[in-house]
Amino acid sequence: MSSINTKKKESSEVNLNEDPRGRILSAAGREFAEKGFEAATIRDICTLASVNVAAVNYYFGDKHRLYIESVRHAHEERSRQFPLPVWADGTLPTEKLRGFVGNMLERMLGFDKPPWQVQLMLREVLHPTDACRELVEDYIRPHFSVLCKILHELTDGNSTPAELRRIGLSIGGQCFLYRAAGDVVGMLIPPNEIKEMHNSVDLADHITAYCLAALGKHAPLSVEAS
Amino acid sequence: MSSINTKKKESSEVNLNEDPRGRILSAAGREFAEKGFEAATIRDICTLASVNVAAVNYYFGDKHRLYIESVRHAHEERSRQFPLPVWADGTLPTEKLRGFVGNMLERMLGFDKPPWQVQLMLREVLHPTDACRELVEDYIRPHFSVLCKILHELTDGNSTPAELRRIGLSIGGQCFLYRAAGDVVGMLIPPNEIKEMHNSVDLADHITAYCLAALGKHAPLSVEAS
DNA sequence: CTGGAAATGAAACAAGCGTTTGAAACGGTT
DNA sequence: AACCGTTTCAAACGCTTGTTTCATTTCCAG
Repeated sequence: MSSINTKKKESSEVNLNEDPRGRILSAAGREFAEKGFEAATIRDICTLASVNVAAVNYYFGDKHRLYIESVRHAHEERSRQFPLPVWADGTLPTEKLRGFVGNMLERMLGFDKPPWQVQLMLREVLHPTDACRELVEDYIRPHFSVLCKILHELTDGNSTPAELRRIGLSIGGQCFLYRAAGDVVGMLIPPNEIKEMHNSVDLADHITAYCLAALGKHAPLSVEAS
Repeated sequence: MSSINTKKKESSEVNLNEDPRGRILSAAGREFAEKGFEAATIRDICTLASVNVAAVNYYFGDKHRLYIESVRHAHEERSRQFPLPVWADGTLPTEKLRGFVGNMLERMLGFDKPPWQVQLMLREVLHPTDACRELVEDYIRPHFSVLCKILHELTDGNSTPAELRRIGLSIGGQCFLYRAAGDVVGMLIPPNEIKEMHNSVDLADHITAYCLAALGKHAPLSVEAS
């Protein structure tokens, strides 16, 4: 008769009813996301997951393969939480664009809950390792293709695929900035302005309007008295 | 107290005529930029700088203070290499904008020589540490202010400072994407398209045209047959 | 030339890392 | 009960890390 875990550790709570393997993946994702591959330690991950240090090598072989699996786990989970947007037939391209940008911002900035999955994926984008190619093909490229398709509709076929891709990158780059360099943006912009304007709704409005105005589908952002 | 050492020793591959302190700073900058703070090792840095491991602690105290000094050294050097652009009186705002964006891309992407300084600064932007605040105040904010001032001229005072800042971020975000996520961009875009269009001239043209079109200062990027 | 501070270097330090071990505990089957 | 493959655990291994030690060399003023 041994008391297994009558005592609770001070860990910020993981589902103890989940598989040890799943617990490790979740804990590893959080740690890798927060500290990066080198700085995250197997010991910390195992403490967080309430398993022995040997469990990582038992289930995953070594730290590197655990990392690869963590990235895969992260973008699979994120794909389930935020599936690719679809629209009813006849939806205006402008509405689609607005919806796509809003969805992208929600997905990246995650105002509802702290998205460690995105943070981990972001690390792969910024400093690619072996896990990057799969991430791009399974997660990023599908989203990028949808965006380009919307832009194709929007420009009535007046733009080449290369131009569409470049405009798509312009849109993605803006969302990307707020996610990847959010801290610095917060230092550059007055705090009250952050609170007022830097939410997913207003940012999506701005980015969409900026694009539509550039494409001549909308009034310019700033009209001069002419 | 500080008598400059003027003697020269046998040759190596690094600048051996420089101060040991300077050699360490340069080597540390490269290593920190390439591998990050945790993964870079004092031993590697010292080997690269052709000094003993004890030298780091002798000149800088510890690894953390060496890192702080490296970041400072990087953005000071970069400021000297790429000073803030100035224009003759009467230069059109549109020309200024095009010049600023081109300068920014050259500075960030550095097509001439591998800019480890920028890579190190980028790491601070993405994962801020103690060195970030100084970097923002001394390097990033001045550039951002210049950009906002150009946009102010461009819109003839028809936009609020908050709007100007947001447009400025839209421009910066696009440049930022190519620098920070260049590898993923390279996976999303066909290789020949990269070679043809993704250079500092064509990118600057696109980003500038995109902005000017959005502000109604220029023909839309895509004109539909109406 | 010479004394003493500044700078350098080889070796060692304690601590932490990823990983391995071998035995104990578990869970289902006969 | 006894068996056996699977899973867990505490302890230790070998290695690398940042840092320190202390003897030696270098430098320049006296």
